[in-house]
Amino acid sequence: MTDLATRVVGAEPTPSFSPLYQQIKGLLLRSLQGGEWRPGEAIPSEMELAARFKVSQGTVRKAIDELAADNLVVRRQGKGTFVATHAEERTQYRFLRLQPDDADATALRRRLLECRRLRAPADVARALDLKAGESVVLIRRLLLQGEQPVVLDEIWLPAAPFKGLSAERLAANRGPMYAYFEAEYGVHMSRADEKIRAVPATGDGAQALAVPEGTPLLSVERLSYTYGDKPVELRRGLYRTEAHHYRNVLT
Amino acid sequence: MTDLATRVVGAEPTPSFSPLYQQIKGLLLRSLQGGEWRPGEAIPSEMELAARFKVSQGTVRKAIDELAADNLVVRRQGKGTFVATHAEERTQYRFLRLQPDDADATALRRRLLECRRLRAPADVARALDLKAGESVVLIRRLLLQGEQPVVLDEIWLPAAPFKGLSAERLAANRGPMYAYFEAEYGVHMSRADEKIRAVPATGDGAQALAVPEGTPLLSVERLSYTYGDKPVELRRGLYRTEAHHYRNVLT
DNA sequence: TAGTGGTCTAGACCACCTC
DNA sequence: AGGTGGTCTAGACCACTAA
Repeated sequence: MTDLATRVVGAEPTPSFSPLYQQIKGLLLRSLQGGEWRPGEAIPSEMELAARFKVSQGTVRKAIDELAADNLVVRRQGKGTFVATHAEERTQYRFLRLQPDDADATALRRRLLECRRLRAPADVARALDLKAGESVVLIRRLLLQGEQPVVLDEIWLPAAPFKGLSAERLAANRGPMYAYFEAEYGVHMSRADEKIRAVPATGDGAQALAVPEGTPLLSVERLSYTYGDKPVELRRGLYRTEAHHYRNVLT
Repeated sequence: MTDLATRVVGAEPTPSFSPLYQQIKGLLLRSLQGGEWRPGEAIPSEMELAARFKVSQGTVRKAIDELAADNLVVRRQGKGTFVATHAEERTQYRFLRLQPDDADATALRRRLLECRRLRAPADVARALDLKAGESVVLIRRLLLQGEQPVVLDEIWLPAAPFKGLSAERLAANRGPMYAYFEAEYGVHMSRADEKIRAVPATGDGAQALAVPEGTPLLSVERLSYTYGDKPVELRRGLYRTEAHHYRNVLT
């Protein structure tokens, strides 16, 4: 069999050897980024991909194994391999690590506060890799446990890929917000980074969360990325932690 | 080749099939728990293990792959596979997710406050899976950035496996505390769970961290496990987040 | 029954480390 | 030179799904 590795390495000025399956993974990633297969769709079978790339099925398998480990695809025995999607997930809030202290607490409800367009402040522009002053969408919303507000979110999105996003359309959507972004704008969030601090409640935040000024709150700044490590969402959350905690597993 | 899977399945009342490599992984886990190979030591080569378990080298490889993914074992090409250890790690604080906002900040220094034995309070006993009133060791310490206190830790350990632990011996140790626990008591921390909240500084905590009462702090409760999901350490930390943040990667 | 992913094997060769 | 893990292949068979 022709060695794809050799061919690709040969084309590079610096060899920088990488195993065949890594190169296959890279090709599959490109197809995912390019939208050849959309979230929820099946990608070709391992045998088909092996034929396409002229490698053995085992090599394709190892490439797909890594994509599955990164949560970019989902394998289903007997059916095929599918592009990961937020649409068919059991969890309403994919990246929310906040949990009720009582396991039997009711699910969180959403309340949209506002959704408007504005010019990106410098810090937001920097985080989203935009030019200062480019148009962004700002969404503010509450998550409530019963009548009790628990989370105040401020969501910043670049306006360009999210053209036409409005309070009305957001309010009409039932499922996860990330599923909506996927279906409506073709933007899939695959990974996120969070920075967490303890801060005192102030002004608007204190009022929206119905706590006295100065109450300690978790400040969670989340930057979400789509395929190719492109940042596409900056989310600033304030969490009340009297009856909830942020849970993290360290390995 | 004889099918180990069939043999094992045959012995079970409920078949509950599990693939061969999972069974091999289980056997390797048992050896790790039993201390057949100590942290830092090499485990037998893939070929040797394949011969011992009467399976192919590829099957052993897949079992070891999973152990490596769980950070229980480290592979080194050309040398062998080694039991994970905290002794030879670049990071002083293996599970500490707190980072300085400025990347170029100096490393954290430790200051031991106390180390004493006492009867386990009910909540600590429950977390560590002990009977109420069993003997535990309590360590309190500070982490400082320059002269500025940043973290106040309260560390609870079951007294039995940590016999002879004292302030003097702790103070004499230079490297990571987890490396010391490994070398001295043969206890390796492999995994941990954290619950994070925002709380106001009070009393002792405020004083130790040199902040006014009521200052918002991160409260981080960490339960660490050794092989076999046995809890062996409860750590309650208070983090100042004026110049630091807790960083988390979501996938 | 046919197609998919999942497991297991056996063997070849490569990259890296040590002696 | 010899041993280790890392890659790649080819083929067999199993488990699950759907028509």
